[in-house]
Amino acid sequence: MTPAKDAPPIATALSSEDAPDLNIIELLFFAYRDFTADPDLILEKIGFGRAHHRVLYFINRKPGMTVAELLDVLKITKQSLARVLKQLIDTEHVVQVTGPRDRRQRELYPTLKGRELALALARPQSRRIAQALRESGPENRAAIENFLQAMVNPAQRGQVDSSPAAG
Amino acid sequence: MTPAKDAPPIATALSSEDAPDLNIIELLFFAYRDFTADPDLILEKIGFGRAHHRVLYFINRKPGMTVAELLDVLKITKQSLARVLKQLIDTEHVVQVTGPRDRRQRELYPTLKGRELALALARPQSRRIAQALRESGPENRAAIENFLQAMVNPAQRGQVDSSPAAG
DNA sequence: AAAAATATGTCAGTCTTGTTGACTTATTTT
DNA sequence: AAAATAAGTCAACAAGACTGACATATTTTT
Repeated sequence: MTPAKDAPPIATALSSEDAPDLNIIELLFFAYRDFTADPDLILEKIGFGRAHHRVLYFINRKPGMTVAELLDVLKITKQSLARVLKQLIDTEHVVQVTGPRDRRQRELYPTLKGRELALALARPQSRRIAQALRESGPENRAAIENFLQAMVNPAQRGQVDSSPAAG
Repeated sequence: MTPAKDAPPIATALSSEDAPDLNIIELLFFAYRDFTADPDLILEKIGFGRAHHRVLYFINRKPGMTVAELLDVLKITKQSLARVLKQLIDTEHVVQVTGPRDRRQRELYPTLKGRELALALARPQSRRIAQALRESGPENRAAIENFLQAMVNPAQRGQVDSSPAAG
């Protein structure tokens, strides 16, 4: 019996002719990687991770969110959220307030400390975006926003705040 | 001694007035989440994760890459790569070829199976991008590519294939 | 009033994907 | 012959996701 041959290697590069918009696929990967690397540096120093960032971000964006609303936006499980939320509460970045109408609910609010951290994390991202808009032509802002908006699943577009800057 | 008061909650929402381009920060988060969710569904069925996707993608994009080059692009450690690469080789999605000039090197190539998986993973992403371009105006393609390119750290821009589609 | 549903919290265990440090082997360069 | 390089491997660890099960307080339904 002859030994099975290995499958032969393919030497031709995958290109946009094989899959349309391959360059945009690739750009999204690199752009997002570098975009998240900035706040990661700050988070690392205080023992937090990207998960803390996301939770803190949305609590700042919509103060008074309940736990259930937050789970829906983040699309993670209660147990995954619990750990990071507990840490954010223990470190006094976030406080819980019993729901005024429904006392089962816990409304989540940032403290001043939590607000300041959220701003510090947003700063390098804002800078990167502003710089990229300058380089690529500020007149394209609306086009870029529309494109990104259209990349989001229609069902979730309502969750995104798409008001124009300083509206 | 009076008990320490909890830090008071902040009820005002963080907005683009506090940090410029907050809506773009948010759009990037949602857009990238949904963009990666499509291939994740396919990967899950065959027991692979996002890490396999990235490795397979770059090996298809630049067949003949060495392990060192791949590590440089992905910015992960050799040990992190080893596990997923081994699985891709064991499942015959990728083959290694001893470097022709330097026999210490291992050139990485996709097999037909690996090429087909890479294409299957790219397909829903291509579809989403094409749809988003249609919705937001195909004339803005160049502007969007330029913006994403400008979001990448200058040092890494050379790694990105930015040739226009089907160039 | 009792039962069911809901919102949240928690315990215990698992998986993927990343990490570090140390070491081996083969090969090339000095 | 010695040093440097490319790759592979072992062991241990951590973050951040997961599942399933269950507890508690509260509200809604019957």
